[in-house]
Amino acid sequence: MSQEYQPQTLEPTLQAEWAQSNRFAVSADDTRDKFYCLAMFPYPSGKLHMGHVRNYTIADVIARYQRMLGKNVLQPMGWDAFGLPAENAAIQNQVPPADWTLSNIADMRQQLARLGFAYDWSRELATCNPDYYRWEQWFFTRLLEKGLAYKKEADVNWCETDQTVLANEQVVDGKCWRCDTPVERKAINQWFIKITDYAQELLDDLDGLSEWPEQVRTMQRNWIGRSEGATVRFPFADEYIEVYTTRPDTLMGATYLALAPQHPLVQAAAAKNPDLGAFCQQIGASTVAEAEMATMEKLGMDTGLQARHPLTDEPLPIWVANFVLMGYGSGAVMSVPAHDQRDWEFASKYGLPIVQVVSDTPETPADLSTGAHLERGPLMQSGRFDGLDFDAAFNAIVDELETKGLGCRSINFRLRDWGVSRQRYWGAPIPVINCGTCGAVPVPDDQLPVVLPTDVEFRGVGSPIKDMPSFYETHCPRCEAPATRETDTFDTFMESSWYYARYASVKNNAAMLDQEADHWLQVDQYVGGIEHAILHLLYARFFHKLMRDAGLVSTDEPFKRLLTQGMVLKDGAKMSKSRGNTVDPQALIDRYGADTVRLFSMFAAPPEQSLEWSDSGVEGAHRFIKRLWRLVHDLNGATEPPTAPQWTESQKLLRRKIHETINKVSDDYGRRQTFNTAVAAVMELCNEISRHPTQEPLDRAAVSEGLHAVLRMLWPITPHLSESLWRSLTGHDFVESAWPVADESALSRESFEVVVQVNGKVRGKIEVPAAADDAAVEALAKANPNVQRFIGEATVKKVIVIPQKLVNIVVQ
RNA sequence: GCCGGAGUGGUGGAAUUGGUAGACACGACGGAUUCAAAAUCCGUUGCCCUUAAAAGCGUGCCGGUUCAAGUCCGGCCUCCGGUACCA
Repeated sequence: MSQEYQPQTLEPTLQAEWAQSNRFAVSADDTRDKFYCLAMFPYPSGKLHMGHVRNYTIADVIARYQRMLGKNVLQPMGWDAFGLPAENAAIQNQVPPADWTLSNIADMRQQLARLGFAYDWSRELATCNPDYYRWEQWFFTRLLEKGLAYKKEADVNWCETDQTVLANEQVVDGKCWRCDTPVERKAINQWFIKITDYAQELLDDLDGLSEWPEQVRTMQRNWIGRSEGATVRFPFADEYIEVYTTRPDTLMGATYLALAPQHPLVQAAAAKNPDLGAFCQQIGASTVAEAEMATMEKLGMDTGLQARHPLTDEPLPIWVANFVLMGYGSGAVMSVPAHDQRDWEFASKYGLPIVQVVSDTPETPADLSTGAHLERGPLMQSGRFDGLDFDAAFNAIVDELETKGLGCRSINFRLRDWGVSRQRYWGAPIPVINCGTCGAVPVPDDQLPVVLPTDVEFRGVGSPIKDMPSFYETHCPRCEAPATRETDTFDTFMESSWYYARYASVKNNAAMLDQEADHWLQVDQYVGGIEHAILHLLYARFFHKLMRDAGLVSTDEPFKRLLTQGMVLKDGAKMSKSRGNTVDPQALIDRYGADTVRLFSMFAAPPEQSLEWSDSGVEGAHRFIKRLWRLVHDLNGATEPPTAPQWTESQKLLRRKIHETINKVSDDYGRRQTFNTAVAAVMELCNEISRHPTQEPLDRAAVSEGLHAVLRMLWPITPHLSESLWRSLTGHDFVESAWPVADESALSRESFEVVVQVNGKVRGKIEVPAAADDAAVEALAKANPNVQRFIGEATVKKVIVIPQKLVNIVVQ
C-alpha cells in the first residue's frame, strides 16, 4: 500500500465500493431504532456552491454518527426542481426550462456523489416529475372538496410593458428589472389555502418543538401574530365600516378612519371626485413587498365622507391612505393618533386632531409633541371610562359596544392565507378547469396528472402555456361543455412542503403516501438554512397537519429536531454570482479531495453561525489529514495491551486524554452539534499522540488505542480517510456501527489544578488532591506565596470555593 | 419600519449551567533540515511596560447587578437573515 495520501484515487475507489454494495440504501426494519436525517433539498441552479457543501456535510455527519450508534438511518436526496431561475435561463439562452433543469440535476448529482455523502439514491425524486406533482394536484383537489382552498382577488406586481406579473425580487427601485417600467399593483383572482384555519394549532404546537432553535420558534410565533382585541363597527350612512383593534381602550381617542384606496366606499367616492380618483391611482402604483410598504412615505387624502363614532356618535372624517391594504383585514383602520406612532405621524402631517385618552395618571398628560404615548395606563378624556386601567377599560368599552351591537371581542392573527397561484410556466399546473356553467371544477382523479408541456418556446417573458390552446382548451368534467384549463401553476413552496414524506413512499405510483411514510416520520433531524426559518418551515408544518387530517400520516409535526445552518461568506459578504466572490467546491475537491473540503467546512465555524471562507484554512485542514495519515502509517506493528497492563504515568495521561476526548466528541456530535469543537478536540488528541513515544510495546498499545478512537470519531466527517486508514491499521474493514465508548477507569484523576483569585483576579494556581474538602482547598490557596502577597495585611471577608475549579478570596 | 440573530487577538474561532478570556487552527516571526527551494519538524505569538519575575489593560459602545460578567439586566451603535411571488 502506498504511503502517500492520494485522495483522488482513494476517494472514488471507496465511493464505487459503497455504491456497488448499496451501503446506504435502507428499508424499514423494526428490529432497530430508525433515524431519519434530512437536509433541505437543493434548487438545481447549475453547480454546487459552498452553501450546499456545508448544508449536506452537516447532515451527512449527523447521519453517519447515528449509523455508528447502530441506528437504521434514512438519508435521501432530491431536487426542488420548479422555479423562476429556469424560466430566466430559458428566456436568456433559448433553452427549455425542463432541459436546463434536468441537465443541472445530472451535474449536481455527480458533484454530490464525489463528496461521498451517505445517501439512499434509490429514493431520489425531482419535483418537476409528473410522478411527484400528480399527488400534489390530487391533494389540492381534496382540499378544494373540503373547502380548504378557495379563490379571491389579491394584488400582484404588474409590468404593463412586458404584460407580466413580477416577483418581488424582479422589482428594482419600484421598476421592472427588464424594462424599467414603473411597477403597478394589480388585483387578480388567485387560489388560496386556508392556513389561517390552522393558525392556533400552528402556534400551540411550537411549544412542543423543544428540539428546534428558540429563535425559529419565536420568529414563527411573531409571524403568526395572535392578538386579542375587538372588532368595532363605525356607522356610516345606513351601513357600517368594520375595523379591528388591539386597543379598544383608546376608542374615545379615535379621530378619523383610514381606508385602503381599493375599499368600495373609497372607489364610490372617487367615481364622483376626480382628484380623489387620481390620488388613489397614484398611491396604488407601488410594489406589494412589506418592507417597502412599511418604509415608504405615508400618504393620504380626505375623502370628504364621514362615519360616526360608535359610542359618542360624533362625526369622524374618512381618509384614504396608502399604508392600508385591502387584502388584509377589512381594508380599514381606526386611527388614534395620540397612542399609535403611525397614526400620530399621519395626523401631524395632515393636521388631524390628536386627542389623548391614556396617560400614566389621569392628572399628568403625556407630552405628545414628539410622538405618540404608547404605554398602557388609566383613561382620561373618555367620559364615564375615565380612570379605568387597560383591562377594565378594554372590558367596559367592548361590553358597551356589544350592547349596542357595534362591536365584539375578537382574536386576530397576523398570518394571512397562503396564496398558491403563480402566473408562471415552470411549476405544477393547478388542477382546475374553469367552466362557464359549473365554475371552477377540480380535475377528476382519473385525469391526473395535469402534465405541464415541456416542449415549449419562450417567445416573450410570459408563460408559454397561457398561449397554448392545446394545453388549456378542454371540456368541463361535470357538464362536458367546452371549458378552459387553469394556466396558473403552484407556488414552489407547495412541492417543498411534503417532499420529506414522499421519500418514504417514493416508489409507490398508486398513492401519495403509504405506511412507509408513517414508519420513517417524523424526520428526526432536519438541516437547512436559517433563511427558511419562517416560510418553508411554516408551510411544511401546515401541510403536514393537512396530510394528517386527510389520514395520510399520523404525526402532528414533520420535523422533530431542527438545525439551522448559517451562510457561507467571503470577505464578509454572502457568496454569490453577482458579487463575484464564489469559490467552486469542485476545484477544491480536485485539488485536496472531498475529505479536506468536508473537514474544513465542519471545522471553520459552528454550524449555526455564518462561515467565513478561508483558502489557508483549507490548507490547514489538508495538512492535518496528511499528518494523521503519516501518524497511522508510521506506527508499524500496533501492539494489543496484555490482560492486566501496568501503565506508566505518561501512558495513563495519554489514555485519560483519549477517553476524555471520546466523551467530549460524543457530546459535541450528539447533544451540542458543534462539530468545530469536536474536530478541535480530535486535533488536540492527535497532537498528544504524535508526541508520545512508540518504542515500548505498551506505548504502542496506548498510541494504537488512541488512533483507533480518532479514526472512528472522524468517520462521520472524513469517511474515506477513516476507512482507508482503518484498513492499514487493523487489516480489517471499518466497523461502522461501533461508536467508541469511554473507559471509566482511564478517566480517574488523583488531583486537580485550582485557580486562586483575590478579589476576583487570578493570583495563583495550586494542585489540589481530588479528595480534599473545601477547608483543605482554602488552606492550600492561602498558603500560595503570590496569593499571600495580595492578601497582605487586609482582612479576609469571605472565601468562595468552587470544588476542583476555583477559589476566590475576598479581602478588604 | 417590524421580527430574529451576531459583534471576542493580525484572521477563523474556543470558553457547554455566572467561575482561569483567547482552546484548536490560520497567518506572522525565529530556528532545524536542504547546495537551494518546496514539503516537513521545533519554538514564539492579545495589547502594554519589562533583561526577567511580577503588575496594568482587554470580549462593539454607555451604565447596572454580583465575591466573580464574553455570559445576566437596562439603554445605544454597526452588520447579517426574514418580511408572504428568490429558494
